[in-house]
Amino acid sequence: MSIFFSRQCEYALQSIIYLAQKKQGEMTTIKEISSHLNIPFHFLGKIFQKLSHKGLLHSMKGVSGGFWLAKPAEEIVLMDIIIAIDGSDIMNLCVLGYAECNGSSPCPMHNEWKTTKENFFASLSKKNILDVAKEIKKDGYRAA
Amino acid sequence: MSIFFSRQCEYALQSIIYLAQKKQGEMTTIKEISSHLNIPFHFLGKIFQKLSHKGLLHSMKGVSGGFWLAKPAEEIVLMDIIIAIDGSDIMNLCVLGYAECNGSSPCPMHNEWKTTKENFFASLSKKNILDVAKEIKKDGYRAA
DNA sequence: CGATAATCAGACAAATCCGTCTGAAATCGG
DNA sequence: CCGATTTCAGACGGATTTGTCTGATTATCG
Repeated sequence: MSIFFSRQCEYALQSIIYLAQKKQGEMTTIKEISSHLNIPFHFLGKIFQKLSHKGLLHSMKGVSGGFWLAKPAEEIVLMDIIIAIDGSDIMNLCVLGYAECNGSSPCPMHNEWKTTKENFFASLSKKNILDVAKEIKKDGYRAA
Repeated sequence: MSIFFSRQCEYALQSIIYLAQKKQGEMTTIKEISSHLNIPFHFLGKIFQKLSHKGLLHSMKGVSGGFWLAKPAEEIVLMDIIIAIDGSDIMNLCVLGYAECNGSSPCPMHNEWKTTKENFFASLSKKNILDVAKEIKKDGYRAA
């Protein structure tokens, strides 16, 4: 597991990156994704429900149903997925766990952590999943 | 809760920083720390046991017993505490959760994440708790 | 020695997160 | 229409982490 994100969030990221490797609008089933990425079937179902409710995915029931990206892949950035699943609180938590830590009353690690995390979140907000999918395909990295 | 560290680890960090504000070798009870920092009494007991076993704290039983730092505060860095409680695995986990991500087979966020975490862990390894304690005292930040 | 107050340690309870199971609803092909 | 396959949704089980309780052990002080 990552340090940073919940397991749900990791699964969501990997799955949406998987979808981004498909042709735009192509439908894919949970079954295919869960078996390719080794994600528990029903757990992924719940995650995709949440992503649908948040407007990142569309779905269709039935024998030839499945999920597809609600927007062109180049318009979805990694940060969108993270916020949809884990929420945006993760950007404002004190790294030492002090409840009263904030900009006006910073803990001793506040400023180091602030620049560190802002840089990282910025890069997550710049990375769209089309580019990510291309990198993965190019490197043969866990390719579909 | 922090993104990064377990609750145990946060409590350990806060408590040891608290101890570092005392005179060197001064003994302090769990009771005092747990009430000042709002940490569950017995939970802190277990955390301090672990820190004792790892050699960061010394302890004495009995009516005037308590805990004190095993080394001068300037020789203990935040990273020591983190590794004692959460272990050193946290430095090598893929941020997107890919099992096969590593230096020779990097995921699309691998390099960004690498610099992010290395910078941050480096600053945690530089910060000794005497300096941290001084900053806290100076700013009146959750002072004892 | 006896009362008190502290750590030590193991069992246990609660909460959270992860994962499973079951059935309903919808869609398609025959 | 019927059967197959898929999403949808809620209940449930399990694992891990967090937190509680109880009693044993040890040291101090009168």
